Amino acid sequence: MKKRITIKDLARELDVSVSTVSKALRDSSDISKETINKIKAFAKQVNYKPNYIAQSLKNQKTKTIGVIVPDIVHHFFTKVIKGIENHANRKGYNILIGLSNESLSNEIVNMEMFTNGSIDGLIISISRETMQKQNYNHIYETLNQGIPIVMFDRIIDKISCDKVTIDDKKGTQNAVNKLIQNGAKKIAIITTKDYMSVGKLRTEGYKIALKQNNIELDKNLIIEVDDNLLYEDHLESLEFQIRKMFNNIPRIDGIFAVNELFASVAMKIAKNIGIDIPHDLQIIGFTDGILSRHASPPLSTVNQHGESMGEKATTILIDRIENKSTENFQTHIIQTDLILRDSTK
Amino acid sequence: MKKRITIKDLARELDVSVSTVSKALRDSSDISKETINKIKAFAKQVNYKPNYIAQSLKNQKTKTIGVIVPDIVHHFFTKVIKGIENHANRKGYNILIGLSNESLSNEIVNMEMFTNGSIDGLIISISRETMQKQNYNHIYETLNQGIPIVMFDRIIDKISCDKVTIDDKKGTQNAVNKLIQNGAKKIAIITTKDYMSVGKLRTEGYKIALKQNNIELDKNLIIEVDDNLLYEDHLESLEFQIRKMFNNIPRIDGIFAVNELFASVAMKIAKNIGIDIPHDLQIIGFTDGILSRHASPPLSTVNQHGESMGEKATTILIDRIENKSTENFQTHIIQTDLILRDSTK
DNA sequence: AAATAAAACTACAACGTTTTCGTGTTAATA
DNA sequence: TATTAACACGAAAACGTTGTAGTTTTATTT
Repeated sequence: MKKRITIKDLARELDVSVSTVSKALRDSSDISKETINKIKAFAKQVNYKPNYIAQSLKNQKTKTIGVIVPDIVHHFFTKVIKGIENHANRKGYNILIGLSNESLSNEIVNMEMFTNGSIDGLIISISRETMQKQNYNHIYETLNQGIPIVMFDRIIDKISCDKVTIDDKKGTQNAVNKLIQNGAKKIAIITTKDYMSVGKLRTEGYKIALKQNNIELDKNLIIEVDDNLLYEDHLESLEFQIRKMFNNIPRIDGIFAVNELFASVAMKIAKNIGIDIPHDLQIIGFTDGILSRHASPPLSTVNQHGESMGEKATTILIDRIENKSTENFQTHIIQTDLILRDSTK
Repeated sequence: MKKRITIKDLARELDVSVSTVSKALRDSSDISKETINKIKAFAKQVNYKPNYIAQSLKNQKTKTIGVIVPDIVHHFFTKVIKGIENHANRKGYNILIGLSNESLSNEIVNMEMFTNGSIDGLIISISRETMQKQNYNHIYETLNQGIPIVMFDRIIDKISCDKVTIDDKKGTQNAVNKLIQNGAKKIAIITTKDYMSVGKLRTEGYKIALKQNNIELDKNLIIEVDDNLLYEDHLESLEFQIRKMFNNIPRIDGIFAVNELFASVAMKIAKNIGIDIPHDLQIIGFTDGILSRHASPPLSTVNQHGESMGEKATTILIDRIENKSTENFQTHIIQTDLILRDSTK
């Protein structure tokens, strides 16, 4: 275990000053071509690598981006993270990951760890609890410290910072329209309780689509699931509500679900009680993930383009970091598209 | 945008020296109780937060752990990462994530970024390409720099460092035994080409189980899929090989698949050609993920306990970091267990 | 050959901490 | 009362860089 070589070591060996080495390595015009070459050659030879920490301290920037998500065992978030990582890497940034596990206090802890000099900027999708309690102090605080934030997917309108989101309303509208075009008349929506911005927006999209097609809204066809009660295998309450819907309301011929889990559970129950998909019932879910692709029949879905979202968020953030501007926050909207598979006609 | 408060600011305001403040904040016995209280109170009041970067530089440790995985859009890896993050957080560590995307060069780039002073230790599952090319220089190098590494899941025996893995052989054996106990006589395995350690080990487990039960090995029942050809939706080659197997060999009554994707695709094809599951054919896959849980029928699987793996890896790594010992590397083996659902009798 | 300009290099402070080694007080002992 | 020990604090160096403001060397001009 040999210890790391520093600029000081190089300077000593080559019998020049520390400043000369530092400047040579950064191609300063102060230093002659030959000296630069000599120093660089030697540095390479002894495998010198600059210490990022020291650079960070001196330059007051870390070249790392913090990412906080509610959960990482989740197809959509991993897609976004992948997009972030790829783009950040290309730009020479590292990413620090924090998980809130849907809890406000975890989110705060992570944020505090990150904002103590460790990151240049933050990409975040806030936790469910944060949305419910509407406690955004930690966010305002880091913004005040001059750390730029890009929020994605789960967004707070009133916080002024950059945002990247998808067109939930439009995406849902398109999906519901498709069901209607395909002949569905009685379309249910399985959504979440409306403290979640995405659930709310998607429900709105559903209502708009119905209205546009002169279909009367039936409140009984709106199933609101309490996300808090769902955890991994504990889908009982979800299944119960869906079953109840099928029992109470005959001849539902279309279902739109705000995520793929809801869609696939609905499909499973439907098949179970002998409903033929897509003949008697068509289903479209939001979020294209592995579940949809491998369900039988494969589910038609609204594709969120998670990776693009991650990339876009990173682009915006890095621009903000490097240009230090603090105005004209933008909200970038990623369009969805419909992937038609066999759960629709 | 107010700038951060430093120790220097506190010292100036309270009219004491920088050293006094620093010591007071760390409860040094050098400083009187009252001064400590006074300084701490003031620090809290003005919301002083130490700069981690400066601390890192001084202390030569960063309190961050690097994690490099081949892919993050993958249930197993996210489970492990979740385990790592949770445990690391509890211990006051941050995690820096790098994705190799199964490529050696990406792995190297990530590692170099990490080892330039940014991390105290590394948890890694190496990329497919790294395994194929058997090029481990980057790993040896970081080890040489005194940065401890814990390898998980995909492991290189000859590298001496800590390792956490699951008992692939045993897990497979148990699964195949279960199939046999349930009456299966003609059991196929769908595995990967054998440069992947896990594929190889699982295939071995399969062979052992057959031998123990005096079932003769039939080479035609071993389907080796080339992982390189698989990517997201491109499952044609996989499906082709499975279909061919069903066509060529009649009355296969058991399938063990080395991952849940293979298992669920096999099940889909089997159902498609009219095979009744689990009556005529029983299937068990390795890796318990969302696909297995929500397949119809739900798949029986070998549970890898990804989160425990992440936790264990983190425990070992942090111990290594904090106790600086460089001997007695351990290989911790996580036992699997069988989750029986409806794809087995 | 002297004066000046340009080029090449160096010293030093700084980033925000921690820590070693002093130093000045006060209290306890001889 | 003089000596020493314990206590409370501060100066300064250090971690590995970068960048400003010199200083020295070399080349150019008169």
